[in-house]
Amino acid sequence: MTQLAGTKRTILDIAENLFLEGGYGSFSYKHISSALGIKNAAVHYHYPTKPDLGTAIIVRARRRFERWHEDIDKRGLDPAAKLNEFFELFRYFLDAGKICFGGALGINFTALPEKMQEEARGLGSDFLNWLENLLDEGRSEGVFTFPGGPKDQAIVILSSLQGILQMARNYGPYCFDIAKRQIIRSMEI
Amino acid sequence: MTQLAGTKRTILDIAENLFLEGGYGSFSYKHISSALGIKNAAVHYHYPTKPDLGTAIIVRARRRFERWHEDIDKRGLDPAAKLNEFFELFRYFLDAGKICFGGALGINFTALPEKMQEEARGLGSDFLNWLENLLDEGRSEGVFTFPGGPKDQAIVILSSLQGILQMARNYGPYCFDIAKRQIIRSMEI
DNA sequence: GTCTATAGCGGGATAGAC
DNA sequence: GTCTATCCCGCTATAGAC
Repeated sequence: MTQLAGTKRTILDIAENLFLEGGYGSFSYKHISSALGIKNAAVHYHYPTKPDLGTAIIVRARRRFERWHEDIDKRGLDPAAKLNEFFELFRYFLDAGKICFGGALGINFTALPEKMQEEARGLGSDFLNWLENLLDEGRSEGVFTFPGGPKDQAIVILSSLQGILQMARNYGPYCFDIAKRQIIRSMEI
Repeated sequence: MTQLAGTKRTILDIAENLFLEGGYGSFSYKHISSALGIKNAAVHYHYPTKPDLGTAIIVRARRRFERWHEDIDKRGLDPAAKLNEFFELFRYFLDAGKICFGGALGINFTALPEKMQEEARGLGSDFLNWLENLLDEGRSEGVFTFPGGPKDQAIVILSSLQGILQMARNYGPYCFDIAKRQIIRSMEI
């Protein structure tokens, strides 16, 4: 368990926040260092290059999701409750006026450092696979109904969540609850 | 009818292309001028500031969508065929490896010049309203079924399209057809 | 309408003192 | 681990010649 401490941890927190507001291009070493009250050279000490920092953001997000779903899976919730928790996971971004990792990565994906692209694909797969399993399980138990395969449905739900967080910026947070309710109702038996 | 011609038109074309690849922050006067074989000062002659250029991109996109739906509405298609045309409208972005206007605008919406934010909201409403009317019409005719109001369903579809174009960059274009089919089947009677 | 030239800024990154 | 100082780059934008 690599637990970050002190300055290095704070740098990652600040960078992640800025990243989720405007993507990889929207934050600079200067932003981070002044928010921290230090100089940019000190930030370079902890994360030598920007790709290092960007990759660390995604790697941590993957670990965080892993802990999250381990915890959820442990609690023995039924599929509908699990799905609700999944939606609520995205409410964090909504409340903070942020977009999700997928969105922040997707916008200029082709311009990202290669390692970030790798981790971005990994993070996306983490989410997709977990959701796919949940949907499969829920349909087997007769709780959900949807056309096509569980992976297909997972793709639709995830894409909608990703898009809705961006739309919420122009149209207000109410979009999120509308989409959530609409998707859930569309899968009711 | 303000029809752009020559260099000014070409500038807008190039800028739009770059914009749809990485958003407002991803293109520069240098990119545009060298693609055109001129100097950046010449670009400033046509579009004095970057907000001017950015706004022009969105304004033109709105006019283009207006022409598109006027044409579609004129052809007397049934709702299912119209919806198909709407999906296919987004395939242009997919084939070109681009994201849609909503995505390119949503990523750093809060950092955009105010006029761009206005036009962005307008563009989003144009799409939403047209889609809402189509869904309403289709349901009245007994062609579509979905929970909630037509506006709610329009929000889900649009957010999914916006998200899927971004996801397609990591996972490949097949995501698009999966989402399209999944959404259409979910609304079948 | 396009050019040269330049101003002024902020970006990522490094060297070397402390 | 943080500092000062600096380099080199690309960006938006402007002035003035042609």
